Amino acid sequence: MVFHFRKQFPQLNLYWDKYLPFQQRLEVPAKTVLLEEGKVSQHYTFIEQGCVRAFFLKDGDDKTVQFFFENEGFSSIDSFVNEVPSSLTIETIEPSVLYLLPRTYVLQLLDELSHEPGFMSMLLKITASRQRHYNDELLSFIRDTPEQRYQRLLTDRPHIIRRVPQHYIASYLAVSTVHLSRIKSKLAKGKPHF
Amino acid sequence: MVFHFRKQFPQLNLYWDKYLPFQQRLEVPAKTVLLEEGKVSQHYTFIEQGCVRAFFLKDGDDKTVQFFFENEGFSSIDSFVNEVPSSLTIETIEPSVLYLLPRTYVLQLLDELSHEPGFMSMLLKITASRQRHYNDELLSFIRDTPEQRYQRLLTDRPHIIRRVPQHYIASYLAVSTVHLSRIKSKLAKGKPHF
DNA sequence: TAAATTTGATAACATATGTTATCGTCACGG
DNA sequence: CCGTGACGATAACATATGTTATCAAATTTA
Repeated sequence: MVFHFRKQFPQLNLYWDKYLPFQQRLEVPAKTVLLEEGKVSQHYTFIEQGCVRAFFLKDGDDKTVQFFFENEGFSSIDSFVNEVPSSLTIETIEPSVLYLLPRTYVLQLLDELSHEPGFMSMLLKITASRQRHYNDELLSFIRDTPEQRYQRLLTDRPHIIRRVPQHYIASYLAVSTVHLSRIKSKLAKGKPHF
Repeated sequence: MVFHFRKQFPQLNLYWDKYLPFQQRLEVPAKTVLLEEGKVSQHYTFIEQGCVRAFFLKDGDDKTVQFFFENEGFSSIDSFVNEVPSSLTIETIEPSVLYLLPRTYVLQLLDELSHEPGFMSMLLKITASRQRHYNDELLSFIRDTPEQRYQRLLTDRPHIIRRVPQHYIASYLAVSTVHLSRIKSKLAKGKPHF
């Protein structure tokens, strides 16, 4: 889902830069829907400033699956390669500055890159590591209690907790906001902070 | 995780058959450990007869992640490509007949195949679809109650329920055996079967 | 075949988590 | 400056799920 071209493959920057002119700059307020569940993603989106989440609806309330921040990009390779509709809605959390690269250019870029020696094996490694990531998320859901997942978030990715409103965190941990409050107050008791 | 060479790519059978002589036939009783958590997988394993499960330990009891049956093969591409230790234990459920193809030959086979035109894109498609599968499993865990997951298993893959002892099903659904019993008896009330 | 083990159901109680309601704080636009 | 809404804490109660114990049936093993 996340796809860090620049970070993971700086040697591809030349190619990437060639497509910069085709990117569309977009400034949007918080709670702007960037991609709706059921529609096919039409852009690769890069976040220059702000913060975004992916979620789906279950009965009335939503379940957050992933957060994205500055200098991260997103799009579903699946959706691009196979033009399948997205199962997730993507929405800004904060006012954000985005750069959109239309689908056509992404495909063109991928095509160019495929002639680059070793690109395919890199792509395989990327997909393998993404897979490992999703695998870990799944295992964490099976293995850990909500409290443990919250603690992991706290130690591994504290910036998320600092920055994202708590009800989105609850939605991400798949617990109610009330229960997340309970978890926090329980942890606070154990470790007074002064 | 699962990798259906033959099923998904019959045009590759020629290559595959070339390696048949290097396979080792293995007949094992139930509850035989085929791969231990923390060790690197040394074979691609094909199941001719029997049934196998992958699981990991959490505190005392185990969580089943996946079942495998006749004419299915398994191994972690990750583990093969990157030689990372497996996070899962793999164990037979029934007495089984297996064919093992050692790691070396698998790598050799992959190398040969990589010269086959279009193989890489096929591999990408495979990994994409595996990813979708794991994604769906994760979403199902977030979205559905244990009861709903059981019903889905019942309608989508009834052979698993028919064949696998119930405590493994409970372990797969990540509920206690007691609760699975409750679910079953509740469903039985709603729909008497005669 | 008899004993031992595995499998599954059920009851009773304990714990985890959800739901609803209430309250307080804070930010922001009139 | 005030109202309004977003955000978060907490209490009270409801429901879901786990744990332990017990029993019965089926299956394996000696």
